[in-house]
Amino acid sequence: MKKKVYQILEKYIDEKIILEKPKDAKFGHFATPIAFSLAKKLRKSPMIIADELVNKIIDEPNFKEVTAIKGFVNIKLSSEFLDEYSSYALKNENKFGKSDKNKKILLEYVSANPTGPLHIGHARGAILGDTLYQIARHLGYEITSEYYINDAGNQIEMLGNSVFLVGQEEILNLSPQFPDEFYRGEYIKDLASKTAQKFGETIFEDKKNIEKISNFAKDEMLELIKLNLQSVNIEFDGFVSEKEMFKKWNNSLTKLEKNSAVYTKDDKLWLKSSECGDEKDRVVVRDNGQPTYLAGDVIYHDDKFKRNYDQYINIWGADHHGYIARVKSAIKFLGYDESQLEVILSQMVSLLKDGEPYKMSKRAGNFILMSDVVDEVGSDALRFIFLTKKSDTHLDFDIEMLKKEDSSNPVYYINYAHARINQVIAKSGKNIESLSDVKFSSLDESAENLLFNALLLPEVLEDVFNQKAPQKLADYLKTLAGSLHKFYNSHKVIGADNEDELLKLLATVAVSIRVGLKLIGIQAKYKM
RNA sequence: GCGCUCGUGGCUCAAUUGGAUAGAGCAACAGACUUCGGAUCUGUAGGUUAUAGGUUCGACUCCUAUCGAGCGCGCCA
Repeated sequence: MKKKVYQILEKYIDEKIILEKPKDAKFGHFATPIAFSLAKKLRKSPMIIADELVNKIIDEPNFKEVTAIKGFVNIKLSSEFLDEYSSYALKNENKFGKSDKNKKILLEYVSANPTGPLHIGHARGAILGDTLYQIARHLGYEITSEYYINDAGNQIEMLGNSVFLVGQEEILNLSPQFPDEFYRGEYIKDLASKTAQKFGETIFEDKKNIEKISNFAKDEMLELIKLNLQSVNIEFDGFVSEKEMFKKWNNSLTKLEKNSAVYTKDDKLWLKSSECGDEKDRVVVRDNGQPTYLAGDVIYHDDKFKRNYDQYINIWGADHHGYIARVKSAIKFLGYDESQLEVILSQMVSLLKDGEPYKMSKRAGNFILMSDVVDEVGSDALRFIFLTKKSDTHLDFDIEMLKKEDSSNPVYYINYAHARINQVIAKSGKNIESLSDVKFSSLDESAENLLFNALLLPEVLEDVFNQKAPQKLADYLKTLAGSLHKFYNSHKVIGADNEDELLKLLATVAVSIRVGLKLIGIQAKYKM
């Protein structure tokens, strides 16, 4: 819709135009502050320039009204314009907002270590990632999601050790010494008993078995993580193993050497990351010959870029922010364009329950399990609440709020709007196909505003994806639902003179709500 | 100490990325049901945008300093 307005305006104004949503709906549908930026150049007052522009555009048939107010040029679209668009939305729900993008994107997210179940912080990144994924798909991008499994390194060994010791304690009734940094929590006990089931209790008698236990425990944890993700409707296109990656280490290393990106000092291999904006150089191979965690990411990103996408997006926990410079410098040293990688940080989450800090479950060890929260409030509410906030700010929320069934719970509020519409349409006995051919001719101002807001969905989605700001979609849906409720209270639809028109309007609103919710990962309700 | 992120009504968050009178929800108070589902709606109240300067037609947004919060500053992952 915006695109079309741009095209029209290009005919009249030979300048770069910025279209905005007016502060107040009564000004019009679109506005541009173009007169302000021209003011300096033309050495005239913005008000006069705006007036002149208005005179130039005023006869455009697609615009019902063009006005200049305090230097802003405001545009109101014609009903024919809105009508055509609304019919399109009704007939092409799944393509509403889709356009040819011709862009391949690789999205990496979650990538939590397979050493335990997902906690609430992981959930935020996961939901953010999946929502961006769904939106990108809907908009027409070719996007692939990937989970990087950290299955190398000593945290896996630590997992195996933890299971081994707990097995000794719980199953063999020994009293082993637990070092401080071992994994705790109920899930380790579960793992121990599963291990005993699979390999027999004697496996805990010999330390030599730890490697076997590690591997088994890691696979089990990965399955558990997948289940956690499924509980909020997330599936990945692919999984990549760090261990597998290391087989390609020599390739990446050769590349780094060729680009003189590494040097040896104190028997260790260093990456010259400080040359690319990092605070200092980083070790990639230890003096014992073991590659570091960074090496894994060097190979992984080499591998990613070899696969030749147009854009790479990583979603990391906020505690990784110091890591960005390192990885970007590695990408540059490997000979790629590091600006193709965008890293989004997802901030910490603190949960409240009745105003008090949420009690961490014993099962979890020392963090809040994602599955506990999903069990308590459900996937829909959790997904929605995580998306109502910018990902880079801390988030506090009270779990009790999500259980309420009134306007304080946005999911109910939005679903109720959708259900209301469908009840009205059902009651009218009309079907959507016949409604989509109705022409708008007698909508009043509030009806037209509602229609316009509903048709704004594609713009919102583009915005959300470009800025990686899903809170705008959540906000949009709340506002749209609010406008609908308001409209509903002031207009009787069934039996009105323009009943069919109003039904078409409502059906259009329902499309936007339904599509918006679907992209957030929520199935809209037809009845409540 | 250094770096990154952030600071907006009592609470949780917005603000079209430098634009029009800083907006929503919750909580509070006052109203609307012989209804196309009141799981809703209408209204009132609440702000020196942490503080102090600066940049310009114009600042919550950009710059500088100060205060405060979180995170990072491993050859852990």
